[in-house]
This record gives sequence, C-alpha cells and structure tokens, in this order.
Amino acid sequence: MKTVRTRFAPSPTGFLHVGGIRTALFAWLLARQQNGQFILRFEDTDKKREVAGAREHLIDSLKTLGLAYDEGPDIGGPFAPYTQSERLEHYQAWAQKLIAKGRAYADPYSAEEVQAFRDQARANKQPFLYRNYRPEVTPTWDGTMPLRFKSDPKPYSWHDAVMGELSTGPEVIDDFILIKSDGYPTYNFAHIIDDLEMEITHIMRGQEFLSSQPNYLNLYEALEITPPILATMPHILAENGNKKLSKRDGAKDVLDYIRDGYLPETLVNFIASLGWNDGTEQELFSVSEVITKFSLEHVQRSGARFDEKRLEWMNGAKIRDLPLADLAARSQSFWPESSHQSASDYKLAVLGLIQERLKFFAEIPQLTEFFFEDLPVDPNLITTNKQLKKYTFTELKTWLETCRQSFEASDFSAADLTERLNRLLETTGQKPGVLFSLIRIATTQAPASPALAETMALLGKERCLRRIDQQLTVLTAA
RNA sequence: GGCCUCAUCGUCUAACGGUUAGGACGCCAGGUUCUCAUCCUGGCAAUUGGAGUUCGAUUCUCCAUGAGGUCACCA
Repeated sequence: MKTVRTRFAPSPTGFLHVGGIRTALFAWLLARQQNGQFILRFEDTDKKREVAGAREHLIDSLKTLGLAYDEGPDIGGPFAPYTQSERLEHYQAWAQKLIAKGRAYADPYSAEEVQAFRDQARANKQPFLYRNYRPEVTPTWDGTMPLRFKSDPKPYSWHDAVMGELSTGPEVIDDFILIKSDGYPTYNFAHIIDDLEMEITHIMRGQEFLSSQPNYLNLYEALEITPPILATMPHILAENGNKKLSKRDGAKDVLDYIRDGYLPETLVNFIASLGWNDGTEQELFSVSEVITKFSLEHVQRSGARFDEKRLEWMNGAKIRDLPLADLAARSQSFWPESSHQSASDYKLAVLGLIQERLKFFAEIPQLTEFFFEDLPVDPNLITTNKQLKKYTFTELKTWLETCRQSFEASDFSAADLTERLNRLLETTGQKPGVLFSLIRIATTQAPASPALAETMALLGKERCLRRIDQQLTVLTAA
C-alpha cells in the first residue's frame, strides 16, 4: 500500500474563505488519518491574477487552523520546488514528450480567430470544441504560440471517491491548452505533471472540475500514467442564494473568524461538518476525533449552506468545555483597555462568570466592561425595565437604601450576599423580579449580567456601594 | 443550448427496502428565586412531482421539475 499523499494547491490570488479551506481540511484530514503526507503547492501560473501577499496569507491561514503541511514552498521537501512558476522546465520536458508522440501541437490561430469560432458555436447554441477547428498542418511549436493537447475523443467512466461512478461521452473531450503563449502551463496541464512527480495519491477538489475530468483522463492516457484517486467535494453555498460561496458574494476570510475570536478547533469541526458526518448523531468533535473518524465515503454529494448561527453555537459550546486557564490564555488579546490594570486573578474570576454566555471572544469587552469601570447611571435601564417601570423613583429609592444598609454590613462573600438578598425580599416585601433587578441595575448599569450575588461579590464592597450611591443620587434628582 | 452533477424539516444532517422519518442549529412555550446566558422539558417543522420494480419504497429504475457546475491562453 502506497503512502497516502494529498495536496492543497491554491493559486495565490487572494485570501482563503470557508469553501477553500474545506478542500484543504479534507485533504489534510485524510493524510493525517492515514499517516501520510500533506503537501502545499502554489499554482501561480496566472501572473495577471496574482495578488501580492496572498502566499503569506494562505500559509498563515493554514497554520492558524492547525493544518500543518509536510512539504511546501516555504519548507521545501523531496520534490521541491513546490511553486509552479519555478517548475517550468518540468512542464516543458513533458510537453516535448507529447509533441514527440504527436499528441501536442502548436495552435496557429490568433486569440481573435478562436473567439470568432467560439461566438459562432454559441450563436448555434452548441458547445464550443476547438478540435472541430483543428488545423490540418500545424507549425513547429516555437513557444510563442499556445501548445494544445491533441485529444483522442472517447467515452469515459471512472470512479470518484465521493461522487461514485461517473461517465461521459466523447463529445466533452477537447484539445485544451497545455502551455500558454507566455510560456506558463495551464492548470489543466501543470497539476497533472506535479501530482505525478510529487507522487500524490489522492486529489481533492471542488465540483467545478468535474466536467474537466474526462479531459484529464485523456491526457493521463497520452502520458501513459495512472491517475490518482479522485475525490470531488461539493460546493459550500453562500448564506443567501444558491450560488457557491465566493469572495465576490461576501464570503469571509477564515482569518476573520479567528480575529472575531472563534477557536480554530471550532472552525475545523464546523467546516468538516459541512458535508461530512460520521454516521452517528454526534455533533461536536475534537480535532483528533475528526481525524480518526473522517472518511471520504461519508462526504455528502450535495452542496451545503454556510450557517453562521450554527457556527456561533458550536463555538460557544467549545468555549464552555474549555478549562478556565486555557480559556484565559487563549482570549488574552480580546480584553478591553479598561481591564489592563486589573489583577489577573480578578480577570480570571470575571472570565469564569461569563464563560457560559460567551459565543466568541470579540464579545468580551461588551460583556465585561462593568467589571472594570463604573458606567454612567442610565435611567432608561429602570424606566424601560418590565418589572421596575411601574414604580416611582421614590419607592425604588427607599428599597435601594434599605439594601445599601444591609450590604454595608456584609463581608461580600457570595454566600453572605445571597443570605442578605433573601432577607431583603422579606424586609422590603418585594418580589425578586423587582428588588434584584433594581440592585443589578444599580451595581452594573448593564442590560444583562451574570448571577447577582456572584457578580456583587466579585465587584467588591467598595465598588458596589459607590455604584448604589450613584444610582441613589440619580433617583433623588429625578 | 450541449454535457455533467445534485435533490430529507428554514439550515447542517441520520435512516445504505420494513422507523410514529431520528438528531443538531435556529425559532416558539414552560421550568431553573431578577436580566442575559447555561441547563432541563415540551412544541412547530422535511422525504420536489409522476410513473414503475417490490408484499413493502426516503432508499432501486425511468421521466419530469428545480438547483448547481462546465463549455477561458482562470484556477
């Protein structure tokens, strides 16, 4: 059994969105599971579309998600270089073999002439086939003209690890371009040569290549090589509409999710679950579980829609499962300015209180600000509160003063505060909905906060009494 | 238009001829002495349509419909 070798072969034309990263993820999963190798290769044969910085960004994205590769442009490997523009002599050599066999020829037409053929075909509502216009005699290829594959049209049927048995007729086979007039190979040619030379065993790629496969099979035959195993991944669809996820339609860079404070393991779990499941009802998987349980047979054949709500839920679930110390270490960079002078013990305790309501780290400042600074008293919190709005400020003030007196004598342990809060319900004769809302608003000035006694205990006596006084002042003035 | 692929709740999916078609997200309702969240309970919600094959079809076959892809000197 040959060692499994998979590759991710992006063109450096921009960032990596969820659709792109999934192809990489599945290739990586298979390699890891089979103790094989995962290779990164840059397919930079279209110089016009290349984007500066894209290579670094791609590498950064893979590393951030933990998809480490064993061979690649920046780390080398036994089949270096791993950048297509540095491998032109390889493509030339194979092109010459094809020419020698009479299976490749120079395309003498100008771009305009080919376009005219194409327009004609379209006008006749026919698919365009270059081979219908294949010249009888062709000039010697001098590198200034495109080099085309001389195809041998025939029907094909083949096996796809995801899609199953596939077949097409000879009408889809055409003379595609192997090497462009600028000297660079096309993807269609280059990837076949590279996959062969780099001993790739499994090709994972998107559905958009499905209709090219018979042409590749025709070329494999001409080259007398055995094609790798093919696994065609369905598209990931954009949240709105049925179009495949694309940058144009607002697909986000995967690194944007990291910047918002999503965990890499959430992205791995979530993206894997878009089109794959293990056949059970399990929803949450650790990265190593996904590696163990992954299989191409369980990859869905239809496209999946990206659902950000589900991603949020999953990240929240994973955050809740994280030991507090880990959570603290991993959320460090998301804490608000105002928290920077606070003791790390205090911050850790705050984190413990908000852990179960955190969906992604970017929410931390909003969820925690009142733990670090006194927010201005907001009368709207009372006047719009369902429980409090029916009482006069005078009534509220009286109850709050009673509470303050009791808190004055408290040691501010959560246990003591709980006991006092219960007693205050009796002394004021109020329902928890009224009294606790009042205290919560006074001590936090936030529309929502964790459990009252715990929150107050953490805030401490000095802060709580000061804030209650501020609230009392406003109640008096109004 | 030709060719190819796909089709289960709104979404992600399970059921590889026999289930009251299951789970999860989201949504709604209730509970957990206030809020938000967590947790628990319950609810709403799907096999695109039509023919076959079969004792029996979500599942197999055919047709229709719908959706996507492709027909570049882009990948």
